[in-house]
Amino acid sequence: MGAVKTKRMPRAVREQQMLDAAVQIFGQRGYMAASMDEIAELAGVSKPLVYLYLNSKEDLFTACIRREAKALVEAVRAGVRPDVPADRQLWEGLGAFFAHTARTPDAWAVLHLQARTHGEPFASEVAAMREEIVAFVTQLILAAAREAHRDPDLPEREVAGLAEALVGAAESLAAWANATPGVTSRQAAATMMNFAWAGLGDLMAGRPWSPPEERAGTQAEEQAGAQVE
Amino acid sequence: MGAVKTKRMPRAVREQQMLDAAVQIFGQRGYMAASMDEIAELAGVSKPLVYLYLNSKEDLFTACIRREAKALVEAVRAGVRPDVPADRQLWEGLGAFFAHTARTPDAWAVLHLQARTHGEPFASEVAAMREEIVAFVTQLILAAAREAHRDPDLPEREVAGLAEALVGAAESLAAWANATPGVTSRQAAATMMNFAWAGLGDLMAGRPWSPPEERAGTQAEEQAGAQVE
Amino acid sequence: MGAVKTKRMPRAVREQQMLDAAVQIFGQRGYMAASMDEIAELAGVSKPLVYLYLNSKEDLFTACIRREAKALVEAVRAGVRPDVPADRQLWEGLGAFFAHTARTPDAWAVLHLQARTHGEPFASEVAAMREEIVAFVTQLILAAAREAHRDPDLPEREVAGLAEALVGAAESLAAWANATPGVTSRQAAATMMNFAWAGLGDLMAGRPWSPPEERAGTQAEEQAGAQVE
Amino acid sequence: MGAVKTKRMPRAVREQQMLDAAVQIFGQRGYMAASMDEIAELAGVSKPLVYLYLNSKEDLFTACIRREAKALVEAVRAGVRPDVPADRQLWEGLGAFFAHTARTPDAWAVLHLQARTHGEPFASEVAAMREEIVAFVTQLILAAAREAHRDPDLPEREVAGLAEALVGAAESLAAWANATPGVTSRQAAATMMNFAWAGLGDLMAGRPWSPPEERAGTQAEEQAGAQVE
DNA sequence: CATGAATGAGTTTTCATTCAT
DNA sequence: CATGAATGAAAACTCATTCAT
Repeated sequence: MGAVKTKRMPRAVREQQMLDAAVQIFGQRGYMAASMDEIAELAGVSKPLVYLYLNSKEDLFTACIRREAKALVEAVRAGVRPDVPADRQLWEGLGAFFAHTARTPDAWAVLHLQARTHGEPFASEVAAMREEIVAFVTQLILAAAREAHRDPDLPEREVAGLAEALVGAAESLAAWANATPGVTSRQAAATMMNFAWAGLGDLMAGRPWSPPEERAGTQAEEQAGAQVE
Repeated sequence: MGAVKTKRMPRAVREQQMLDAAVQIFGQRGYMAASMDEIAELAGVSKPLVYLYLNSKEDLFTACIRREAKALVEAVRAGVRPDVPADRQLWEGLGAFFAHTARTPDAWAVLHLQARTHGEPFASEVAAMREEIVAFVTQLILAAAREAHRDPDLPEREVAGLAEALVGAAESLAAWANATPGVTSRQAAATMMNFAWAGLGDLMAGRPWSPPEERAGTQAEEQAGAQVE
Repeated sequence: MGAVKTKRMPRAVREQQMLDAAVQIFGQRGYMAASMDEIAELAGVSKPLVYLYLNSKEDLFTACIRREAKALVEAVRAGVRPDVPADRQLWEGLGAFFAHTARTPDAWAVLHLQARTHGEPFASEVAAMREEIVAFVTQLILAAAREAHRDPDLPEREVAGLAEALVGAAESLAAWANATPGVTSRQAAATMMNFAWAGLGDLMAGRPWSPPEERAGTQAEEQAGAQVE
Repeated sequence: MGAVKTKRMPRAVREQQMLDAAVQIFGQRGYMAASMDEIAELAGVSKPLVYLYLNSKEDLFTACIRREAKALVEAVRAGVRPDVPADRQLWEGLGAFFAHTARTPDAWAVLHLQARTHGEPFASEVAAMREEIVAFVTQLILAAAREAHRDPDLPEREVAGLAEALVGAAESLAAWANATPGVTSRQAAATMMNFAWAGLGDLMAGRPWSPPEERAGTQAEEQAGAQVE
């Protein structure tokens, strides 16, 4: 693939091409195994230009992480309507999350695998994004408690742990869904809701979580959440 | 740090020292960033001896993965009594899992981060162990359904997804518990049970999962599971 | 010593410098004992540049063999006029051969000693050149038989053996001539002609082979062939 | 192969086993590629014992060269009756030479290829043997001249060159004969005599050298020398 | 801007060689 | 004598990074 070798493009565009290439290479080869040569070639530019714009391999990797972290957070944000009930927000957010990671697997590999595997400048970069998402989920849980007219007597740390677990489960399912052919992002989201919202106990008792009704046109997948009943 | 430089030890002992050092370095630096020099130095031996016993960096890494995977599975197995109800088995298994990963964080980093990030000889090595655990959890879910007198009309893939999510959540929580000072492995296990067994919905409705009573002598941590109420 | 450290030269020039250095080191130290470090230093460049241009030690050695084999064959070809009698062609070819090997002793060591001693990629490389020369000599022998109005009732294998012996003798004499001070390539060629053409028997009977008369100006060496009478 | 691991043998015997193994490995792998480990294993002894008896790789290689050089010279000597005419002595010597090199190809590889390819301690070791043989041939040539009632007005250097060429041709033919299936050592010797004694000129004129009559029992190969007629 | 030329520093790996038992 | 344990030194090869044009 690689961008067509066009001359004289504005810096911003060139930078995006480089980041595209870098994300692809980093995601597939891993940070250390990726070579600047390969990235420059895939981006269709000379190596010194990569250094001129992005300074170093570390900086380039960091730039990849930042761009993709931002894109992921925005994708999730854009998928959630803030004025619906908490469980519905969670459902929507999970759907957006699984859809985005399925759409950009290299970027997801960079964020989920590479960034966390290569120590400090990078780990905290992605940790920041993760905390943002965990905070969002934490708010959802507290909102849900409020909606249930329950005093949030859940200790803060407990809620943090729950959010952490939920996010971790989602991350894990994303990898599983990408690797298992035939699993759609909606199905993955439904599994997550059953698991996280209803809980195994309710599931055993025949009380799965049901997805809200959707507008026509998506019936095909509508079964996903109902599968369990 | 590192083993005291004692001369002339039997091969089996030296090999364990080398694996100890390798797990530590691999866990902290990552597979590619780890240098054989550093590992040898930490093990208190010369590099040629490492190669004489472990053959190559790949083989050394594989040996680390195998040893630690075996240790982890055995730790979980040893913590679970097979004749108790399913939820209790899960509770015990999670406790053993969190305790083991907290005790050997470098080994956990090797298994959870490094081995999965560096391609094929290694990924499948750890995938085998993970599948073993996922299968164990899958059995627990089916056993729980049976205990609840429910026909396991859960589709197979759905159960697999649930088990995958549960394991993923636990993995994620292990990292969080290790990174958050003051969180014990019992607390982490309790959070997991609330999350996975009761579900957020029940939790909101004031129906958390309660840990079984324990014999005296462990009261100190007894609060962990009760915290939520 | 080595090339003066001039910066920024075109690739083709640098490659020749590297091959020059490599031939010298390979010829003197041998393939295995030669180190890429030493070759790079003698060539006046850094090791990575050698790898960038020549890929590997094997490829570098092969490139040396090819270049020098081609040069040797061309030198012999250029020295032989195809329209003169067979013995004269042989005489001219031997002269050119000894002159070339005397002029480039390291290259000759590479071809004659190193390439044949280090197994397969290399041995067949130089064997190809040698077969070319053996075939040339074989044609000369058959031409000589024709000129002598003799049916070439020599069995093919016998002729092959004779050509092989002749080439072997010449190769051996090249080393001897290089090592014995004061032996010119003309003298070596004359010895070869006496030995191979006349044969020891004729020599004993006072019938040496006589070199053809040459134009004035080379009388100094004219004695070479006459020496025997 | 490798000697059976028997305990407590006299030093002289053990040394021969080591030399046997070393000749085989050096001959097949080459000096540098041969590892002391492999040699020790093939000899059926521990590595330190090799060092105790033979001191170093260099010394071991030198010992191999000396032993095999001596064996070759003795084989040739033993094959030659000193009271027969010069050409017959040459014929017998060549036969013994080709027979010995065919019988011990690894030893011949050590002497002809390896020893000459690896620089100074070794090259001169084998050069000494070679000079002995060249001197022997030189004497034969002078004797032949005497027998032909010719004053040996051959200049000394010329005779040396002839002997050198003859030995070189024989060495070359030895490799060729070993590599060409179906060529016996007698045939190789006959080719050498035609080439060296009669000369290509006589050969062309239909005057090959004829081997002396042999006693019954070897007629099978008798044709070798006659082939040319 | 763009690029071909060039390298310092480091990697894995191997091997001849030696003790301590 | 015999051997398992151990290593110093060096080799091939790679890569992020920088000038000069």
